[in-house]
Amino acid sequence: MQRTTFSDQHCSVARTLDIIGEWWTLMILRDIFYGVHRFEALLTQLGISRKVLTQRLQRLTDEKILRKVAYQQNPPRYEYRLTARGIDIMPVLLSIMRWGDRWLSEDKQVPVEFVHTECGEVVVPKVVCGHCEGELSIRNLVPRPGLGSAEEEIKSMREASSNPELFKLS
Amino acid sequence: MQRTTFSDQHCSVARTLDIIGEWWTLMILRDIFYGVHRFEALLTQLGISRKVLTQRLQRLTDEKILRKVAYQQNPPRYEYRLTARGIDIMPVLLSIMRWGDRWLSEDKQVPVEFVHTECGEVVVPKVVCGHCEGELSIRNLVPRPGLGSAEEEIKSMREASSNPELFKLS
DNA sequence: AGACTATAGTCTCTTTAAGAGACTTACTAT
DNA sequence: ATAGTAAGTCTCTTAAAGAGACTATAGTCT
Repeated sequence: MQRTTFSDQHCSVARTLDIIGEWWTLMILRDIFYGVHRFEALLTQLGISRKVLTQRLQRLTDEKILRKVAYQQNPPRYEYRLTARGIDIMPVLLSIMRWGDRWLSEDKQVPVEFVHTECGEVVVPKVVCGHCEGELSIRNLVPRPGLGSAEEEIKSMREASSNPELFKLS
Repeated sequence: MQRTTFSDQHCSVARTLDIIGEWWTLMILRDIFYGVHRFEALLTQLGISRKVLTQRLQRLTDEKILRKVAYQQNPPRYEYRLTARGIDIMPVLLSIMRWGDRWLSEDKQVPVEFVHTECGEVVVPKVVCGHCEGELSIRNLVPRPGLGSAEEEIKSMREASSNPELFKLS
């Protein structure tokens, strides 16, 4: 694959995808959120190869998304747990799950649901504005160049936000 | 790479990642959200290879996330626009961006921000419960096997939800 | 007319990551 | 002594990504 990195683009999406956008990484995190914490268990649950699982767990540990916790000595055995950074990836997984539930469920055989203990309901995650709690959609969001923006980006954004035609549905 | 598919796992996360989890795919969608709609523009913005860009756009079009719209005849030229399915991927991108903003921004040089036109503020996306609007965190979410669940999943979930130790922070 | 430019690809060749699965290490249990 | 277990490591093969030359179709410039 000889894969390039996205990070030279100094954008939060690019830098985040550099870490969690690799093949298998979000699947591994999903299983850890579900309670699967050990190497062999992840291996059989996911059907991933040992080599790649080792690499991904190493990377996630390096990035402080997971940490290794010894659960026995003699011989030393570790399991992988989420750090605060790792726990904060849950909204990403929830929004991915939400999209799949909405657009890919021809059958209704959902293997896992999350129950929200505050209200007792099965969670249907929703992304809202942190300020006004209003719903976010492409119609009420305008991209705007920030401080670290390049000329080219500014130009295409100006085009986009002044041309509602671009966001017409099919 | 000889990549396996995740979809045999009939889970919304797996099936969604099969489509949008490929290398470059979310970066392409990000740029299209920003207003970059044409082949050559995406090519130069992203620094992707022509072959892979062609493949990804084809896949996204097949999956009805993008659609090709002719913007001129003679010679026929197309641009790529979001469908309803595609627009609904925005929450995924927003939550990815949010994670990066929170955990990876040593400098504050954000190249792009979204302004919420309802309240006029720069958006800080938040994922909440669709029922009670309450915030979702690992502490108030309990995974539960759904109808399409396998035995092994049920077991590890029961372990996880009965063991608060597993979610301790580092 | 001929040369040049623009857009959206296709094609070939090389490099590298993923997959499969055998092997390793260090202990425990029978 | 033999088998089992957990967490890897190693080797070999295969397929996907990268680089970049080439193609097709039309318009524009001189």
